[in-house]
Amino acid sequence: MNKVIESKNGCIAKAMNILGNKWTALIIRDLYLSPKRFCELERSVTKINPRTLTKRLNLLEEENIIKKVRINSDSLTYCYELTKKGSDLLPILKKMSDWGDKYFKD
Amino acid sequence: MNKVIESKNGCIAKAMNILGNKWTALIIRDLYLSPKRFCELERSVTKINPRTLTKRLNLLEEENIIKKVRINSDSLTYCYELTKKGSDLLPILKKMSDWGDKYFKD
DNA sequence: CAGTATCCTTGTTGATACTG
DNA sequence: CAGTATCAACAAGGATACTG
Repeated sequence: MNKVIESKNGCIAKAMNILGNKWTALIIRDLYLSPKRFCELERSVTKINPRTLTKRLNLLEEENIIKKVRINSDSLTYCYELTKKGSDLLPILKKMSDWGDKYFKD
Repeated sequence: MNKVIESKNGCIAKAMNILGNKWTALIIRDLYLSPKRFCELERSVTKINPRTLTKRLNLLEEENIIKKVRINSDSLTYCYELTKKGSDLLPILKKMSDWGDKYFKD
């Protein structure tokens, strides 16, 4: 039984830098279901305000967790979708969900 | 392929309520290696200050993630160790570490 | 629609000194 | 040793109104 959790120091911190912010887990969960536009996220991530949503999307894009794609060439509307790096966060969220489900039956 | 991540809403948030605070992941990682006393945690979780460590330990104890056990009956020194609920957080940390390791080779 | 700009409130953490 | 007390600093998030 190997008790080493981090193969090297700071790996957990890297993930927490992304997931530790409010709303981020919900944004990723929702984008995993399908790519979404700004206003769709505003609706699916209830209660988030546009300033915060913008900040999250910018950070996630900088970190290459999501990418912003133009819906069609003659439009200025964009759509956000998970990258591979982003969808690789899902196992973490799944483990969180498992834990929450196990210990909070209410 | 099932796209549902949370079996019910709020499960991820429950885990994030615990792990989302600074230092918490490190405390859990260190207590997993072995139970520790306050001053040992102060040393192993470098840079944490006693006020914050106290707050973390109290929260984790309230949430039944750790328990405080008296080292011997005639002493006032205590030791903190993970409960089952606490060690069940480790798979989350492990997934975080895997992700960080995969995407931050530096 | 897709954000940006301002301002404000609150929560979180740190520094430091102190106590039983 | 195992914390507690006090104060300061800062970051994060919310409310709201506005723009191209």
